[in-house]
Amino acid sequence: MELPVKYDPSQTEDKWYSYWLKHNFFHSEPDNREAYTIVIPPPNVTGVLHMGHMMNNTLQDVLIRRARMMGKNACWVPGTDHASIATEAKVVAKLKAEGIEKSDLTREEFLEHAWKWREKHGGIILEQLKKLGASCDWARTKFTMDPAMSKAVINTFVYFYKKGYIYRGVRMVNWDPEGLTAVSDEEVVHRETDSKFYYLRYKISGSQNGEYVIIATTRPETIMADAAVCIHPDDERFHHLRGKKVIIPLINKEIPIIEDSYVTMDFGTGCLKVTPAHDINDYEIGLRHKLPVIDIIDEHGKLNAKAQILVGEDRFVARKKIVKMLDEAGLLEKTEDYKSQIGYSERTNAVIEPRLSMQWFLKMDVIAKEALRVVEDDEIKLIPDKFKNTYRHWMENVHDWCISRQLWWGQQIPAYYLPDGEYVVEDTPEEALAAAQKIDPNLKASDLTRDEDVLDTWFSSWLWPISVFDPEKPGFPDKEPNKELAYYYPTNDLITAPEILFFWVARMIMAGQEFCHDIPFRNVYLTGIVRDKQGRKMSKQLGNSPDPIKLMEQYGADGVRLGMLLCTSAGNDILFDESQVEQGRNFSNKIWNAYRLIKGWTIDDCAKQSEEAAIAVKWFDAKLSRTIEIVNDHFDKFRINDALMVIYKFFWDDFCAWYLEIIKPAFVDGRQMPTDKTTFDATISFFDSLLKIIHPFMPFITEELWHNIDERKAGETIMLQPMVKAKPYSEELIHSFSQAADTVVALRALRQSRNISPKEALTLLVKRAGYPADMSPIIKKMANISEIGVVDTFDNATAGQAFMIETIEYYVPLSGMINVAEEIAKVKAEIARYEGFLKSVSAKLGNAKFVEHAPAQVVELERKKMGDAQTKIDNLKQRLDTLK
RNA sequence: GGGAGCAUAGCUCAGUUGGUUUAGAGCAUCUGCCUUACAAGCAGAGGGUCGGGGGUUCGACUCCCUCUACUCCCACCA
Repeated sequence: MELPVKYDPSQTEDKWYSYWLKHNFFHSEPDNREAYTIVIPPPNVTGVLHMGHMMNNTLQDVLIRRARMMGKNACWVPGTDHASIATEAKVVAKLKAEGIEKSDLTREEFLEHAWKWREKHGGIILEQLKKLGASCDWARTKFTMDPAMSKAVINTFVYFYKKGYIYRGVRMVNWDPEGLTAVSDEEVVHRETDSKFYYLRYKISGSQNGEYVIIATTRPETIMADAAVCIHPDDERFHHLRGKKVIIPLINKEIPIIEDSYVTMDFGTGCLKVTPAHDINDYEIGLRHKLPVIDIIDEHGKLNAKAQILVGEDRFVARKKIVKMLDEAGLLEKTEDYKSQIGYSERTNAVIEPRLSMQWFLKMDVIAKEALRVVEDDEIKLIPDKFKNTYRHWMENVHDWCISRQLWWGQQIPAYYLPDGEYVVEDTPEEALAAAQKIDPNLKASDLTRDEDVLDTWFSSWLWPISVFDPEKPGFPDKEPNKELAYYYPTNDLITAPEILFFWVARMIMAGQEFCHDIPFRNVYLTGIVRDKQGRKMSKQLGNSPDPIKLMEQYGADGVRLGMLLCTSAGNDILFDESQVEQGRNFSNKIWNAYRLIKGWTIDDCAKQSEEAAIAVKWFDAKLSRTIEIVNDHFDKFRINDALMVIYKFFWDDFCAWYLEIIKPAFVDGRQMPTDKTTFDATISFFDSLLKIIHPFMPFITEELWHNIDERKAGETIMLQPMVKAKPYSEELIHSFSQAADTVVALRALRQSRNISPKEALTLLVKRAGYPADMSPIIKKMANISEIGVVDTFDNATAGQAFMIETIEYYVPLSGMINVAEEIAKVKAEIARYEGFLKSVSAKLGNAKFVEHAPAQVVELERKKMGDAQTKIDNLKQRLDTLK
C-alpha cells in the first residue's frame, strides 16, 4: 500500500487513545515499584480547555509518560474543582436566562440546578484532555465536591475549629456586590483606574462667618456615612479647629473634628473625612476614636435608608448625582483628575466594596511558618527558584484567611446556631445536636440552624494531594494513612501556574504538614502565563486565544504539544504563536517521512555492509548514547524544552540529514537497490529508540510508527517500553565524524559558490595525514568525491580551491582557473582575522599574572589556541606565496 | 510606595560556581534546488560592539555599583 506523503493525525490519534484506554495502560495500583505521582491542578468543573491548560497538561503528560517508561509506577490523578464563585455565577446566569432568579429558589432547589449543570458540563474539560493524549488514571477521577471529598473538608474545618485556629468575627472584608459574597485578599485585583478627586466644603459648626474646611475625597457618595473629620495633631494650619465640629453637606449632620497621625499633612488638603463603614483605614481610625459605624451601602452596592438621600441608587450613580447636588449647593470647591488603584473582583470584575460583615477566619501565622521552612530548606523545590523570594515575602506577611463565602455552591460551614445565638461546630447535624444539648438539654434538632455560608474553594483544594488518595485523612493527623496515601504520598512533581502559588501551593503545603506531617510534593514546576504574540494575556474578552480543539484538529495533538513545549521555559511567560504549532506538525511529518523511507527498502541477506554504512552505524550509536545523557540531564533540571530541542535536532539533523543519507541504498537505473541486513536491522533499532525517546512528547505518532516498524504482539504498546539507556561511547568517534561532516559542508559550500553541480564528482586532496582517514567513505559519499589523495604540497595553486577544517588543509583541484586576485584578498582577510586572534591570545599568555593565577588547564588551552592559530596563519601564508 | 525579576541576532530564548578557538539554538530572512522519504522539504549563506555608563579582576555576557526600559508580586495615602 502506498503511504500518503503527509502524516494524517486524524487517522491515528483517536485510535490509539481508545487502545490505551481499552488496555488500561494509564491505571496504577500500589505495588513494589517506586511510585511517581502527579496530581492534576483540578480545572474548574465548568471550564473549557484553554491554552494555559494545554501547556500545563502537556508538561504533566510528558513527565508522567517518561516516568512510566523509566520503570516507575506512574500515577496521574485527574479531577475537577467545584470553583464555587465561578460555577455559581454561571448557574445564576443560566437560570436568569430562563427567567428564574436565584432569590426565588430555596437553597436545595438551587443546588439541584447546579448539580444538573455539573452533570452536563462537568466532564467537558476532561474529555478535551483526552484529545491531547493525557495519560491520566481516569479510574481515579475526583471532584472536589464528591461526598467523600466534601466530608474531608468538613472534618478539616472541625479540626481547625477545635484546635482554636478558626474563629468568627466582624471584619472589613472585600465585598463583591455582583457575586454577593466576600472574597479573599488574593481574589482582589488592583488596577490603576481613572477617577476624580472632589474637594468638598464642610462648614464649621457654629461659625459666624461661614468658615469651612475643604476635604478631598474620591468617594463623595459616602459623606453621609462620615463619622468625623480628621486632622494631623501636628498640623498647625488646623489647630484653631481643635475640638470643634463640622456639618456634613446636604444632610446637615454635625460630626466632630478629631486628631490622628494617620493623616498625611501634605496629601489632599490635610483634612480627612472618616467613614468607618466604607474604608478599612477609616474603620481602624474609628476603632481608635470610638466612632460610630454608619453603613449606608447595601450588599448590592446601593445606598440604603441610612444614607437619607439618594436611597436605592447604585453607588456610582449616586456619586454622579451627589456631585451635582453639592455643586448646586455651592459646596464643591473643585474637581481634579486622579489615578488610583481600585480593587476589582477577580471573578466578576465588579469594583470591590470594603464592607463590614461577619465572617469565618483561619489563623495562618503558625501553619505558615513550617510551610515557609520547607521551601527555604529546599525540601520542596520551586522551579525556577526565583519564586522563592515571592513565596517568602508572602509567607512572612501572611494574613488570616477569610474562609467563608456567601454562596450556596460548596461545602456548607458545619456551624449550628442555637436559638440564643450561641453555636456549636461539629461534623454532622446529629453530633451538633448532641453538643447543643450539653448546653441546653431541652433543644431539639429543629431548634438548630446551620450557618448559611459555604467554604472558600481553596479550603477544599488545599487538601487535594491528600484527599484524592485518602479522603478520611484530613482532619485526623494521628490516623494511619490508608494504603494508597502511604504509597503515593508525597507526590513527586506539581505543575502549576505562579498565579496560584499562594492560593493553592502554599496552602497544600500547610495542609500536608498538618495532616500527614510531610510535604505534599517535592518539586513545584511553575509554568508561565500563555500570552499572544503581542505579549497580551490570552483572554476571552480579547478573543486572542485560539481554540485548542480546533488547533488539534488542524495540526494534530502531537503537533500542538510540540508547539507548546517549544516555546516554554519554566517561569517565563509563553508567547504563543501558531507558527510554533506548525513547526510541531512539520516535525510529525518529518518523522512520518523518515518512516516512509525506511519502509520502502528491501533487504538482501547476502549483501555486504558498505564501509560508510558501517561507520554511520557506529557513529549514530555513539551519538544516541550521548544524546540520551544530555536529555536526562535536562530532565533532571526540568529543562523540558531544552530536552525536546536536543531530541528534535537529533532526529532531524543527525538521523535524517546525516545517518539516513549515508546509509540510503543507491538508486540504479531507476531502481532502488536492496540494503544489507546488518544496516537495516541497526536502522530499525535506531528508529525504535528514537520513537521511544520522542514518545513522551508525541505519544500518538510514535505509537503508530512503533507498531509499523516491527512485528508487535497484541496488547503491546510503546508507552510501557523501557526507556532507552545510554551506553559508554567514544567521544573521539563523534569528534572525527563531526570533522568529516564539516568537510562535507565546506565542499558543498564550495560547489554552491562555484556553481558546480552536486552530480559532478570532484577530487579532494588533503595535505597532512592528520585528517580523519577512517571517515573518508563518509566524505566521498556525502560530498560526491571520487578520490581523496594525501599529499605533501598542493600543486597548481591557481587552478583549485583550498580550505581548512580545524588545522587540516584540504584542496580541490578545479578545471577552470580561479580568480587569483580575489583569492589573495580572501586569504589575506583570513590571515588578518587569525592574527587578531593570535594577538589577543599571546597578550594573555604574555601576561605573567595570567599564567600565574589562571588554572593550569586554562593556560594549557590558551597555549593550544595559540598553537592552532599559528598553524593556520602559517598555512595561509604558504597558500598566499603559492598564489603569488 | 515597597519588593522581585528581566534586558544577548528580526522574533523567542540558551549561555549551568568569571577562562572551551574574539557569543549559541530554534524560528524567520536571503541564495540555489520539484535530487527517486519529506517544498510541511533539501543544500548553502548572512545576521549580535551581549540595554547605557562606571568598577572589581590577569581575564566579565557572567560579579559589584549606577542609570534607562520593560514585566510581575505586594501595599489602605483619603
